[in-house]
Amino acid sequence: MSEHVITPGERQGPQAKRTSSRSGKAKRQDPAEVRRRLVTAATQRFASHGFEGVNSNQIARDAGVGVGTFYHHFQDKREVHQAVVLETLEALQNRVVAQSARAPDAPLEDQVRDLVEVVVGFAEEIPAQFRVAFGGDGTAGLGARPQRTPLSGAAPGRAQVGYSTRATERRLAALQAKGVLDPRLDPGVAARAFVGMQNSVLCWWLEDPTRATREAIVETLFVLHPAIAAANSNVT
Amino acid sequence: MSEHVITPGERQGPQAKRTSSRSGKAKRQDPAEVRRRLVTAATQRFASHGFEGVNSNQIARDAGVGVGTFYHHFQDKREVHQAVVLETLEALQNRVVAQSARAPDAPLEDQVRDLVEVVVGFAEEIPAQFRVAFGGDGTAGLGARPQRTPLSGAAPGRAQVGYSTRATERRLAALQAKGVLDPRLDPGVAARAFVGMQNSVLCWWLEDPTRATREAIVETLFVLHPAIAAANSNVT
Amino acid sequence: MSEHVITPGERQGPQAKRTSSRSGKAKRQDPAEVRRRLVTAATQRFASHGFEGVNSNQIARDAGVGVGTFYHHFQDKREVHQAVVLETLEALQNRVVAQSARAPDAPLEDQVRDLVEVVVGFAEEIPAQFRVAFGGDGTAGLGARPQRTPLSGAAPGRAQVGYSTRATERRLAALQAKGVLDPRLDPGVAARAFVGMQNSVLCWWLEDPTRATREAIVETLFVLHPAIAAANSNVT
Amino acid sequence: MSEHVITPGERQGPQAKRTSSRSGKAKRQDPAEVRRRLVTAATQRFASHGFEGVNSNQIARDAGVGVGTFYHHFQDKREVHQAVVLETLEALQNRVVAQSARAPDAPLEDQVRDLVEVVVGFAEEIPAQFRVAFGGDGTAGLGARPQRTPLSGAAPGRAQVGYSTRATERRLAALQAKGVLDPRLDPGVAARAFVGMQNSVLCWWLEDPTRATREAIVETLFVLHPAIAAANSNVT
DNA sequence: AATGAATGAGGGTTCATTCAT
DNA sequence: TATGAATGAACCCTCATTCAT
Repeated sequence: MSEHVITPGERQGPQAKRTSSRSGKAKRQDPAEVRRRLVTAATQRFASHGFEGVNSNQIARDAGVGVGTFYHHFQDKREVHQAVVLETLEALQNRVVAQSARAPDAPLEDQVRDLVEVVVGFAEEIPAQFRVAFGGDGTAGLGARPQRTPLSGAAPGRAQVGYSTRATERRLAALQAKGVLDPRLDPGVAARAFVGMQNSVLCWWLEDPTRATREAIVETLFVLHPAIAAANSNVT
Repeated sequence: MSEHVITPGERQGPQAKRTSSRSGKAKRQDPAEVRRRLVTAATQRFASHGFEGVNSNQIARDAGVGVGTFYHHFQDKREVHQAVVLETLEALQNRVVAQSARAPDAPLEDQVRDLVEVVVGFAEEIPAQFRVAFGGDGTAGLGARPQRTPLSGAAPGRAQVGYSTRATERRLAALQAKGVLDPRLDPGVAARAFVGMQNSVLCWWLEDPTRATREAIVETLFVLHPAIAAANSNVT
Repeated sequence: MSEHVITPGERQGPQAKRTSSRSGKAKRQDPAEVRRRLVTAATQRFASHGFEGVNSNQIARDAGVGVGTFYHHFQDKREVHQAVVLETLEALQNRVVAQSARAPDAPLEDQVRDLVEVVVGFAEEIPAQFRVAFGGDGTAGLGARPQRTPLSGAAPGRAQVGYSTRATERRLAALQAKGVLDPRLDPGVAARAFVGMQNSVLCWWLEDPTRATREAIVETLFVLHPAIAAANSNVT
Repeated sequence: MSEHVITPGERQGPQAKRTSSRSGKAKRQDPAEVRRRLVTAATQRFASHGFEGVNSNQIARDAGVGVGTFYHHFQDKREVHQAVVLETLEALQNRVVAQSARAPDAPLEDQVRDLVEVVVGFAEEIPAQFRVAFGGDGTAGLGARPQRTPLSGAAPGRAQVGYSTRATERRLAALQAKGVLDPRLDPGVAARAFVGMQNSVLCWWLEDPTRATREAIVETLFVLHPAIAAANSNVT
């Protein structure tokens, strides 16, 4: 819907080529490796200074390459941000899917707890990425359009929350269909609520892990997960 | 909704040349009124373009005053943002307090529902302010403050969520003390979770109210409120 | 020194009124006294921040009056600067004249030494004024035109050095006529040289009086004064 | 002399639109050459308008490059000024050293005269640089740095005089050790005095060379040089 | 006379992006 | 492919000055 969502398959990047070395005067470096370094550098910067607070020259410098190289790998600043987000999202997705596959018939409570565990573990492992991808409280991007856009600037990607939300929504809808979830709950809204809560809590916690114990985080997310909080047994 | 929302009843600005060269003409209006216009203009801009997407000259123009006037009333861009946030926060606080006072002995469920109603009603009434104060604001969540600060830029205020969170935390702690809330819940984390969820859901909804019915929003926030979701009866 | 000097870096918003007394409209204050306060405040500011580094609002605030009042007493910023310079010049002139009158027939050496003593004493007494009036090395103002001039800004006054120089020049010419000064010396150039030297040395010393003893300063200025350094006896 | 001295052989600037929207075209010239042009342009501007009277965009335009290019070569306005000063100082230093080496055993009087000749010749050759490096520069002498600094402004460099002074001081101290200079003179103060006098006189003269003959300048500086004026023979 | 809110041209500086090498 | 000098629109903010009160 939103004009900020970039059509997938935007620009396939230069990673197809794998020329290991030679090719003349350039620094014989694996292009994929260069790209990695750029993404990593960008992640750190974005995590600590925000999208607007970072400039492409810095990212390039951190990655040890020239600005031009940056623009060889990404069309613009937005694209690196998107790359960080996408990679993070994909990684999390894989974990979730893997986890789901592990014990498909476990009791609902266990499934939910495991899911929360997976997400919390993921956030702990790569906090910078997590914050970049799910930053703020998940509400971000409401209607904001970063300053330079009218001219040439690029806005960060935000489709991310959309994904998590849709997956959660599907799960909740399925539970409702099975009759184990309060039928008065709107799965779309509940999904949004849970994802927002999760991102909000995790980013806040990652910002300063002494704010709460890991257990408190997990417990809270578990208890407040719609599938638990609005389990049908509650009703009646 | 149009691109640039201008406070209704605005005059079209002072661009008509007054004398030959320089400035310095006083419009001789109530200074407080001028400040109000600035805050209003800023609110609209921030809501639709995010903190970074707005520039002080625009705000001033929208408010029908010169840039200098803007800086006569606020030290920098951050300060107007803060003003919006603070005012909104205070207004919401007042409503919540008023509501709490209305039926201090009502059953917990009613109290929670009323609280949710108050907040949702508030968000509906002044959506722009709400989104500025509680939204990610475009910069948000990308991790941190824009780095410009050392030079001249100014970052938006964020203490806001802090308040709501602390108030909620206190309420939850009280419930726990009374034994009506799952003792395993960390009030601090739970409060953070609820506030994050609330803001997330409301900002998402305000962005496009057709996304869900008002009832679905209220119901969800009610059901997932820690005091309801983790009511001690649940625990057995 | 003055009680009106306010710690720099202040800014208390548009509404902060400081008048201790009650309403009324004008602070019944001796106009001359107000002017004095303005000049004093300006002197301090100029001395510590330079002409361009000071703004009229600050001066007014330091003096405890409104900006408008500042512009009632001076046509523009340049004028206060000029006032400081002029007053200082006049004061010094008076001292010099008084001293000269004291012992009109003293030996040349004594006269020169006394003159130097008077100037050094003057500089010590009101270092801020001295530096404003004779600032830099006396070379200042070469051809520079402070930035805003083309529009409305005002440049600081510089006639000062001119005066001292002309007086010195006249004295040297007289000595030459009497045959006690090396006839090859151009009185104009020599005067310029001495005044430049004097201002340069004194301002440098005032900046940090531990740089040299008072005696060293006096001795140096004495020895290098054209009337001494190029006394005709030297020439044979 | 015209108002804006432009380096001869300049092209009239890059204001012709190149493509539709944004910038980024490389002129592909020798970077060192670009830097030179910037320094030259800055020198002219500083000499005729003073540090505060010049803005970076002007310098860039005069140099035939974009503003960004200016900031690509210098961190801020202050830095170009410093560059001018430093280059000038170094050039003068080289000349002085070369001259000193030429006739190390010449009589003191000849050495001093030659030194003065070198400096005067230098000033005549590149008056603009000389005035920027040794002149009051318009800001100078009003007491101190412009206060803007904390925000974004930049103040001109001034260490320059320091160098000349120290070198002179060393020379005077050596003469004193040899017993050919009045032992009552403080070499530090005397050096400061001479340098101040020299700069003052030369900048005044360069401002309008009809003010005095070259010979008068040289003669005056010679006669008033501490090594001459306070030669020990004087004392008896 | 005194006030201070208002003004807006202007200033210094940034940064996403391009392109010649 | 890699590079980094170059670009200039745009940004935030300052300040000398005016004038209605």
